[in-house]
Amino acid sequence: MSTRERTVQAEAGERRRVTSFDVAERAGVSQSTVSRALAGLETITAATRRRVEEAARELGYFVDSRAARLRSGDTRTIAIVVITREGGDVRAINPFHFTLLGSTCAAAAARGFEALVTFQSEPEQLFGRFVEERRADAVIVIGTTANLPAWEHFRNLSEDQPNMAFWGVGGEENEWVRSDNLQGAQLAVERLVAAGHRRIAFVGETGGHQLQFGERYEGYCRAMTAQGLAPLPPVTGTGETRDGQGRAAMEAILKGDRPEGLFFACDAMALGALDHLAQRGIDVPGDIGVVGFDGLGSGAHSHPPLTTVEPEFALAGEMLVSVALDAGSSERRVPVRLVERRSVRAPR
Amino acid sequence: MSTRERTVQAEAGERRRVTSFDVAERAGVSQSTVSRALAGLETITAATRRRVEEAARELGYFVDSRAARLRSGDTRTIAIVVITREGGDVRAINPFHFTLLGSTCAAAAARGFEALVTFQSEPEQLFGRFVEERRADAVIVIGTTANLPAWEHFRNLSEDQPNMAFWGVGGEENEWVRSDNLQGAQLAVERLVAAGHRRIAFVGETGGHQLQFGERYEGYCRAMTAQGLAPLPPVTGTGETRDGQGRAAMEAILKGDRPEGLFFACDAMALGALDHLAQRGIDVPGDIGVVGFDGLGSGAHSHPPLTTVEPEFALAGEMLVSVALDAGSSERRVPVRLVERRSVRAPR
DNA sequence: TTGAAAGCGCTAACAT
DNA sequence: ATGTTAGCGCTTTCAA
Repeated sequence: MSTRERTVQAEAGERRRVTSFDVAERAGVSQSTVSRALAGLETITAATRRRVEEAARELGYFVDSRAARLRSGDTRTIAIVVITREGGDVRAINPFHFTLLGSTCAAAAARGFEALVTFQSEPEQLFGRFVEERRADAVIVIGTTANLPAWEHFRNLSEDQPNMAFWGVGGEENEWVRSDNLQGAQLAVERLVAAGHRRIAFVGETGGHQLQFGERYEGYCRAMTAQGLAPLPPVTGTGETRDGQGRAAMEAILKGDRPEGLFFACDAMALGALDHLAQRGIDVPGDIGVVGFDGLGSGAHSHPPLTTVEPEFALAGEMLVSVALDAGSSERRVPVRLVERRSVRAPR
Repeated sequence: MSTRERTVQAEAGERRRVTSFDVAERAGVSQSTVSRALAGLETITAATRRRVEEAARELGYFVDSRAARLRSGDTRTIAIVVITREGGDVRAINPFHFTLLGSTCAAAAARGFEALVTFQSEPEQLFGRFVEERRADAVIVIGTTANLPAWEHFRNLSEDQPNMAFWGVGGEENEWVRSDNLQGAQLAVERLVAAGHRRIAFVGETGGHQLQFGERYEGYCRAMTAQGLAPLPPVTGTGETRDGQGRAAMEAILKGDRPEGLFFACDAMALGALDHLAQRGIDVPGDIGVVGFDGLGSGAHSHPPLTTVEPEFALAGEMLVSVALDAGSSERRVPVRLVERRSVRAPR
């Protein structure tokens, strides 16, 4: 359809969306010049660009992203899937995943990508074909390891779908990003040792699907050995939530030979344990030292505030995005740091 | 281009995306039948549909959402903008907004919409023309009231952009959704009174941009009066964060005539205040009763765990989505409930 | 119930 | 530096 025909149609009174043809007519240039000017191509002279921009503003014109992306072939969008517990509501989501989601959105934006976010939990409704549907250029998967069918689903997807990245574990060999768990565990153990503790226990399941816990235990063992101390077998507690698991583990620990220091595989468990300790009247850090992992904000207000190992969230988001987009990206270990609060007594 | 031509091109060895034409050929039907079958239109016979679906599966075909939406005119997407502090990182975001974000995404999904999420903070980079760009059918704005330029930006947008919804306040008359603050305040005051407290103070700024705090104070005043008690002027504390403001307010309160009960306009402030109280050796709920507002998860692990007024998050998300989409939707007050924890002593 | 044809609004290849 | 033209892949008339 020519510009002339469109004009006639418009003048006939039909309500239409303003298109680049309308802008072209108003600016006295061709439609493709409008496209180039608004896309910021260098071949357009400053004067032409100004005229086009003004005409666009006057008409309230915005580029239709669907048409632009259909034609250009890309989407400039990254899909972020947050896996949650089956049947669970948003209140039950570990705040760690929210923080990670936030930094991933920010990292995507920094690279000029938009973020399409879905929370997925029910096995029969899992969906990850965002790239095939041209809804996104890549897919990032984060969330709870407790929902096995969901991880399985996305792991399978990644077999014939290169542009994916997983937090923790999943997908093909080179598609995961996770914390520097060995380093984190070392930081935790060294801090407890500095406080004078020698009998230090690790809390968290090590053989399960939360592969990062296994790494944290491995790091704990290495660090203990390096300090000339004997690593203890990992302690676990059963419960629906991490919180409950932490309480249960704490209860079990207090029944036996009491350790001087405790390294929890995640803050959520440590927080539950702290509650149990307080109820039992056991003083932290006086009677026992506690270190967590994840850098949860809640730890800042717990009793006492929780010393923890925190991944650099900003980097975590950036790495997820670049692994998802580039596939060739190599850095996949997120640096960690010790956040000193008050659940371990001062170094001697 | 005819089906025949496409076939020739494909056989010439050119790598192309699988299209509905390919599926049509394989299924032995026309391209439009493929479209109809996959869209689930009722006019297609079961046998035809099965053949099409099988061909699609065999070829790994998925509908290109850009093309489908360009043609059909919709986007089936809702943009969610989370306003954050200028220069702030994800760690500083109030977890309340994350929970609200989660429930809004869930509500959008329940209505068949996808969620395009952006975190926005810097004044020069604010963007909300998602509808004009045909990136979304509606825009929902949530986040911190502390970023004035951002709220101003989106409020302006809503003047000529009907499909918007704001959490708290903003936009045109009928575009906001917020907690039932009057009811929430009443719940809080009644609980403190039940514990035997009579001198009850309210903490939070009432004349500011956080309009909900004003409503909570109003509700506090009404509830106090209804109980035959004298409302006190609102107490505020200065600080960068809500946490700091809570501490400062607490410090100020302790300098004067000590109240028996405290109602905080938000949990984040209450949590800061609780820390200060603990440091000063003042027992909660023994020496003073505390109630917050927001239902923050952190409150479950504070010292003591924080009794709070919680909005029904699932409903909050649903209301935001339906206000954004329908414009005519009427229900905009989110019901609240009292979450009993341990910062107020048992009713007498 | 299905097929043929039009065209959504844009970008990019090819002209000039 | 700009105009002309083709066509991205689909949904939706219109016809049969």
